[in-house]
Amino acid sequence: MSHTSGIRQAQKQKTRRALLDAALVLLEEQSLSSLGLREVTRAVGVAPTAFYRHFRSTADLGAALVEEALGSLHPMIGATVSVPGDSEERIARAVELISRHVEAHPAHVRFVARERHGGVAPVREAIRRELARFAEEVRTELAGQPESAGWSGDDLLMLAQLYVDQMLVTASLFLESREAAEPERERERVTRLATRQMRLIALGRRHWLDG
Amino acid sequence: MSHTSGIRQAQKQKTRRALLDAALVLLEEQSLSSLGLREVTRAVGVAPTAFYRHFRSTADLGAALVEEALGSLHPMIGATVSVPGDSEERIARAVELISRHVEAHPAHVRFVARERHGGVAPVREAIRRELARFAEEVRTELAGQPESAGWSGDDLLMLAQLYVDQMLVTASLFLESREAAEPERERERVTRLATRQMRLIALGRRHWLDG
DNA sequence: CCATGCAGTCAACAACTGTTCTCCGGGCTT
DNA sequence: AAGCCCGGAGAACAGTTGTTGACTGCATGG
Repeated sequence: MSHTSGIRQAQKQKTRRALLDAALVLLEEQSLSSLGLREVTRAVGVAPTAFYRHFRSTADLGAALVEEALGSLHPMIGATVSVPGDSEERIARAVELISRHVEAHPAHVRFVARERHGGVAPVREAIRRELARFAEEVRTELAGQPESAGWSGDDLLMLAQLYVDQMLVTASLFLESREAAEPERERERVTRLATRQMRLIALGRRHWLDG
Repeated sequence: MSHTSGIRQAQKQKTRRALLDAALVLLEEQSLSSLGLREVTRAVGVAPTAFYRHFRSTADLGAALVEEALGSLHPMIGATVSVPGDSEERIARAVELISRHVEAHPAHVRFVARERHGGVAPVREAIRRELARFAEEVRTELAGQPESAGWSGDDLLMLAQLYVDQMLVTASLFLESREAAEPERERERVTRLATRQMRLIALGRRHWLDG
């Protein structure tokens, strides 16, 4: 058996973290398919060969980043949908949560947005799988709400996917706002935009069973 | 003066096209930031140095691809919004148009989806600008419809952006469906999904001014 | 018809890449 | 206390990259 808390294991995890962090920094200005193994180890200050002690390849490192990035996204999405209050303040709180998440983990959000349609197939697939899980969770959350009375499971999943995609679009806009000429001003603009879009979707949801 | 139709210019344009086409093929399995100049020329069967006669760099080639890809997307978006008929058949026709466009120009759609959040800043910016133009056009198109009576210009733009994003999300899903185990079956699933999502948005639009 | 322009070639460059093999030192197990 | 385990270092490999300068052949415009 290998102890999870030895000086040995601790150092290994420390180097691993350093590699992941360095990769996230480098991925701010390029995409995973152009990320070099040597580039990452150089940024950490470690020999190129040390990379292999932690990852098989940069695509493998990418897979680890998917787990990490969507792991941090997970509670945010859950909180966004299950926030209490009436419809209007629920939307405001949801947009606020997204905004805060982007501020807290910009590199994670950028990674997911970039590699979701990126050039590395296994990473793309991993993101797709995780987002499908998210949509599934959002569906069951929505199913528990009184507004969903009479909805079919299929339609609930349809709505859940719309929500998840809209969250990612919004998160991506918040991310771009950080590099604008006047970040706070742009952030406010995105907040207003996203709020109204979610309001419109919520409106569509309310009248879905009308006809 | 330079004639636009000489044997000379024709050959140059032919090589340029070959470079762009080769790049689009290579970009099916990687992203622009990892696309090599030599890689492209090798695929065309031309000397690496010939590349410089047409583009300053691969990022410059990317900019040309943005123009081409969104140029082909442009009429599709216009047609999607301005299609006649009642709401329900308008939606069905719009989804059909998106589906056909993806079948006709899969590489273009893939390029836009991938590089919209990709690692090459100027290309990202170019796509952002063009999509903003699209949203602007959709806005004026929407403004001409009777359903938009009483809407503010701001709200119309909000709706237009929601439509544009939703079209891209849908196009991306159609693209993925082509690589599924049963493409026609998956295409049908995406069609049903996208149709209902657009229906829900249209519903929200109809009740926007209710409260 | 001749001289110019220009798309494309060729060779060479320093720099960089992923990967292998060998080695070291110190935490870990017994 | 002895020895294994293993994260990391170092050197070397063949192959690739972007960019350069000087070249060639041919369509072009005077």
